[in-house]
Amino acid sequence: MSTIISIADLAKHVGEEVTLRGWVYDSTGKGKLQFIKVRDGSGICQCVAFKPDLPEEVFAAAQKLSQESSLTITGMVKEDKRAPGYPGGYEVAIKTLTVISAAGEYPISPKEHGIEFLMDNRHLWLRSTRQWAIMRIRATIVSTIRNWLDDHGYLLVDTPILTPAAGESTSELFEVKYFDDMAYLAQTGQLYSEATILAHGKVYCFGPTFRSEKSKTRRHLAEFWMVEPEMAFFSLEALMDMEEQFVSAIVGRVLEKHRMELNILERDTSFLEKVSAPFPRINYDEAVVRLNKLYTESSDEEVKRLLRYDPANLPEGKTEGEYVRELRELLKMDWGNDFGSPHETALTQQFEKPVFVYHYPTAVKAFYMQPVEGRPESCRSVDLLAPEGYGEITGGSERIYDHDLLEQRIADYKLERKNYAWYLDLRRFGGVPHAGFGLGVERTVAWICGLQHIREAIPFARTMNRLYP
RNA sequence: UCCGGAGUAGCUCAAUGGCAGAGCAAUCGGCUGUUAACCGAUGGGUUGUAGGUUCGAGCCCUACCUCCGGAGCCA
Repeated sequence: MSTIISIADLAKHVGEEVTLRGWVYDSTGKGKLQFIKVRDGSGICQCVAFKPDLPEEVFAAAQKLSQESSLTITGMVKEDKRAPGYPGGYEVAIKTLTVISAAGEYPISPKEHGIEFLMDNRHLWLRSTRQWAIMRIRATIVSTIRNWLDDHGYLLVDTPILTPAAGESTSELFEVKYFDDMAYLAQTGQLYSEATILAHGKVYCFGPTFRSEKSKTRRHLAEFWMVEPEMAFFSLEALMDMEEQFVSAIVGRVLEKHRMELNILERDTSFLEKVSAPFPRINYDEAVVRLNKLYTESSDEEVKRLLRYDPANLPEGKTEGEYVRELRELLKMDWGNDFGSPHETALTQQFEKPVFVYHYPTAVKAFYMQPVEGRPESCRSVDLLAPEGYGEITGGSERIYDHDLLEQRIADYKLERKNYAWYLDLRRFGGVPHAGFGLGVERTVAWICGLQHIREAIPFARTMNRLYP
């Protein structure tokens, strides 16, 4: 048998006889010619069988290959501009082939499919080129997150997934039986990381987190991956400095490594190219002013653009004018409320880069956030909103480090003090100003890949209506 | 939970209350350069479920189920 190679390495073997191992992605015949696209995980290569050059049984086998059959193919690597594939431009002239396992009728044809069907067949859908490209970019995003943090003095310290009580108390938690008790799946590792920074200075935790909110939107999953850096002696400003470096590094690495994949996804990279520090920073007050200005001054056409108006969503019996007026109402913003999704979408379209919004109202944020000095109604919090309408990808804050203030807040939020005794201890034994944030991996993947829906950003999405496969 | 939309062949979709249809996929045949090939032939249906109206229901009515899009919540 000749050398077994990866399709990604085809260019190094032009003129050689090689063996590919993989799966039939597509097959099309033209009489005495048969074109077989083979994938092997590293790429896709067109293999060509020409009847006069082959024993009858080899050509017959090449002709009747079913989609997704596994096989080995041996043949000569040739350069040919006509050859499709990834990397493309090379093809293999088949000499022999061996079917390892003939696939039955494959449900996912290279035609259009509905999303429900594709999600039901997610285990197979992952083989298609688009999903393959997304998973490769996701892997780079994850490895860049880890490498960047490791290289900048952050220590990975894992936090538990089974927890005794709510992290932030607001969101819905998944309950699980824990021996004779109940436990909850973690929705954040932050509180634990606040403990470990007092041992290690700068840390991060990185793992799955769980929220049983009944959310049905393109931005929500019940199980998603989050990286949460936490740093001792960090201010909100230092936090923003670090975040913009961090996010720029992630985007930069993907652009550097995945032109081919971004091309497969037909991603317009012009906005991604602009992602470099510094990012614009506006405070919440200014964001409210900007939104209300959009609310009062935008033309109907601008409202449609800002809120991504889709004629398909026009309710029956309503004119477009009436519907646009309703959309416009979504932009209205009173100081003290948190931003809804339409606000974020409209706001991010004012900027070409990701934008920081800081100093949110204390009332809409978690109990542990440090108040702004002399202005307790605002807190030292910051969200990073991705451009092109993708919205919040990180959320963070300075944390309260004064013991008595934190104790008061726990009481104000009607949390059970005994659940937070250990957390208060962190303020009794050498508490320091500190800050941290969480970055949602799938939202970042969706943004960088330009996905319409977050469910394609994770191999097996878990949502309100999906636990299979 | 609320608002809107949709369930018909393996898939994507048609079908004035009057014989259940097309394209793709599958199978068979033809073709030496295909890129979602093309041409010909063949097979393929409990119209989401349960009830109701009607001479007659995929279509109308009631209830339920499932999914999709959006809101809220958030990363």
